[in-house]
Amino acid sequence: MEPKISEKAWNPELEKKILKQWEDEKIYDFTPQDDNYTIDTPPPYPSGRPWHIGAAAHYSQIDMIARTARMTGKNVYFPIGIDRNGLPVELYTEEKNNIKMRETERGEFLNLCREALDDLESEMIIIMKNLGISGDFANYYRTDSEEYRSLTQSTFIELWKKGQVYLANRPNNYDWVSGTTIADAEIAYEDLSTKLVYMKFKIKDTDQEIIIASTRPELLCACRTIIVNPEDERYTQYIGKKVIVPITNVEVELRTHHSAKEEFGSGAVMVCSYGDQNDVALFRELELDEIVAIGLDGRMTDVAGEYAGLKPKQARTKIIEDLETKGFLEKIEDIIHRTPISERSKTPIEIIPMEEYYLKQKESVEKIKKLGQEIIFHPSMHKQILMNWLESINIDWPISRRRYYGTEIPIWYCKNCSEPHVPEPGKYYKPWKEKCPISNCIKCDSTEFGGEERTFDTWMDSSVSPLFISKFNRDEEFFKKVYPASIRPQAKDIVRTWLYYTLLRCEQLTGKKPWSEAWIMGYGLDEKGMKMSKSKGNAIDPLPVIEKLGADTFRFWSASEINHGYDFRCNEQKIESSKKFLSKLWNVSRFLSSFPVIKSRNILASDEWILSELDNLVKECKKGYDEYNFFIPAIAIREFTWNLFAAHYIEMVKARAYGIDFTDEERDGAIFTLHKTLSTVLKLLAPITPFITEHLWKILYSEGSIHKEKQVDSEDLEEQSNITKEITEFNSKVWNEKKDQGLSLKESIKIEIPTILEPFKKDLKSMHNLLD
RNA sequence: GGGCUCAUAGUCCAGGUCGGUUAUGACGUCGCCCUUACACGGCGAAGAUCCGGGGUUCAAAUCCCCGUGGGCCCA
Repeated sequence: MEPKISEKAWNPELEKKILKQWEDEKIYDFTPQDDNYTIDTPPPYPSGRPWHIGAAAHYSQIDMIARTARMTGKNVYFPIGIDRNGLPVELYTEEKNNIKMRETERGEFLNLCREALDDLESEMIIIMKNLGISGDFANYYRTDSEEYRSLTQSTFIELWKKGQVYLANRPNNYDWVSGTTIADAEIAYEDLSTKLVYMKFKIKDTDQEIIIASTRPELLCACRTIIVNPEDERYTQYIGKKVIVPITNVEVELRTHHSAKEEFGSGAVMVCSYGDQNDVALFRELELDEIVAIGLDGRMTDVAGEYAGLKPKQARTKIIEDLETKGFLEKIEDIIHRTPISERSKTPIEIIPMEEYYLKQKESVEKIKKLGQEIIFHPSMHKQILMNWLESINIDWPISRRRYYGTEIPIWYCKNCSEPHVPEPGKYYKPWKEKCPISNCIKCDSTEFGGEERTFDTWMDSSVSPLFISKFNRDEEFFKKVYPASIRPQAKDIVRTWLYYTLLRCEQLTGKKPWSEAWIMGYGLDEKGMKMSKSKGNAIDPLPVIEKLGADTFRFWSASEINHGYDFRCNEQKIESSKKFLSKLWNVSRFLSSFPVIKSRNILASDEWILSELDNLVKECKKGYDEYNFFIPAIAIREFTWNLFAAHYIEMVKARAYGIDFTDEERDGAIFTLHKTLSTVLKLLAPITPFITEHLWKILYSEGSIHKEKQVDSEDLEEQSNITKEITEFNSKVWNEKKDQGLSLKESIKIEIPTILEPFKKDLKSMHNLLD
């Protein structure tokens, strides 16, 4: 019989055709039922080309979650969104158009950002579609849409009314490059080289002096006290004395505090507002009055005297010179200092007192811990990242940002008495350009209002994604059916931001956890295990790789190379070689396509053996799929298909399948088993490589899509794996023997078949052309 | 400084919960081979002090302790 498949290899070009069929037939459409499986898909951020290859792998795996769930009979809701708020696009736009945000008219700047996002987004959507992501692209959402932003605003208004939001003037992390406050969660630490300056401070009314080392001498003007460790005997005699700060000649007190480390510098520390977080804690604890030495423009303020107007770094250079000429300088050491930098702009942050809005979070920590305990984490070890973060929360969440491309904070202030007014929820408000919807001030009845100009931290938007996709406040019935969501898949590095903030806000707004499971993936590293970045030049662009090799090859690589939850290495050559397995699967199918699909039950020992091994495979795959760990099925399927099914079983029954020297009944047993095995393998593999399995399935087994099939269950067949080793070893022995004797594989040979393999005798004889 | 995690052939990875043959498989390398599915293939070979040290044990890649080194996170 002629094979139904004539091409010799899987052609990735076919994926385009299959994609179109899926789209035309709308096979992934979602209609809510009583029981739904909702995926809180991470909306990717289009921050510039190329898209991270690790992200492409990540989304491939999220799609495997959706397909796995569908095949277990769940009604899957798989929304797709694009995250478009925040700093990266602003920086991208500034660079692309060679402009500065603050020197550009706000409306015009927003338009330029939107254009940039549209470009980057369309490429991203193409990649996602081409990867075979089975999400709802027809209704994809944007976090900067009117609908989304109005949800962010109305959730804010709700919390405002509940008294969860307040305004406070506090030392804040300030990123002066992007001109905005940032949250603790957005700070990274980097080891930077800096100078440790040893300065001489005079003790008042004596000739004595003490040495104080600091990396921030430009903050001398903001120095309020000197601390030493209480155990440090070098300074016991000076405790309580006045010390004269060089340059400024201000007197400050020397006191003890346990946070001063004897071994750092000279052991004495100057406390300034604000050199670091420890200064902030000390000012609070010792109730010192702060001095604002650095302004919002990132330059020294008037209190710095002759250094006013300089950037801290310039002021530092100058003050070091002055210290030297005036005889206050003892010495300078070059040290490596762990410096807090802004995660987004990559520049050192300053701590500056500023008035910002805060969302209460400290009092929610215990509740969130409890919710966190109820959520199943895949893998379970990553729950610890959340718990550690919860332990370290000690201030409320600053949510206002001094940027443009974000959701506007919906507040107007009375021009007469400054009373803040929030509008009714449900609409999208732009206070920086719109008239206040409230006509009279509730306090003084004035009619003049000024709009708030600040925007929200983007996590204020992202953290309501489960509410947006479930149409919270928009469609009560829909919301009831799909909220809480079933699973939140996301990357490991944003547990303390996206995952945590979502828990916080959804708890505050609904009193419930947003999902029952969290699925956490590791980072994509380069082939040497280093973090990929555009600046290092080790980033791999996924688009050409996928175009050349096809999505299934990429997806199979992603499943077979990434052990769930652990970091993984990306290597183009490895991706390319995954194609070999698809090729194997293709050719096995091509061979089987010569035989009709039949429903015989009369099978021989070899058939029973491979079906028992197949049943083991089904069990193994179920184990992996149950925890959404695709590494397990990918490895097991490849192992079985290649090294047992193709290498041994097919060779053993080839002659029988052709009906040479066998009865029709015996032949049918082989053909039945071949098809049963392949159709099972195709189903098991369908969530991982949806294209090739669909194609082969339709040629061989059904008009309908494999993605509408239910996953196979184990039949609990009798365990026969003990015979597997005997079979494979016997086959190897014959192949080796023929090789040693210089015989071709089809030539006959006389080799004794072990007694244990007696039931397989007829198949083995025909396979190796064994003589009696 | 604290937490999480990892360390097995040139490369990647399995095994580790529950200690017990010759340590799994893939990629790569080399040799032979066109065999009515596949040369994008088949068969075979070489390649590992299982990071170091100590302990428990008849027996340790596996369990325990102490190090070292990498990655990430936090301070």
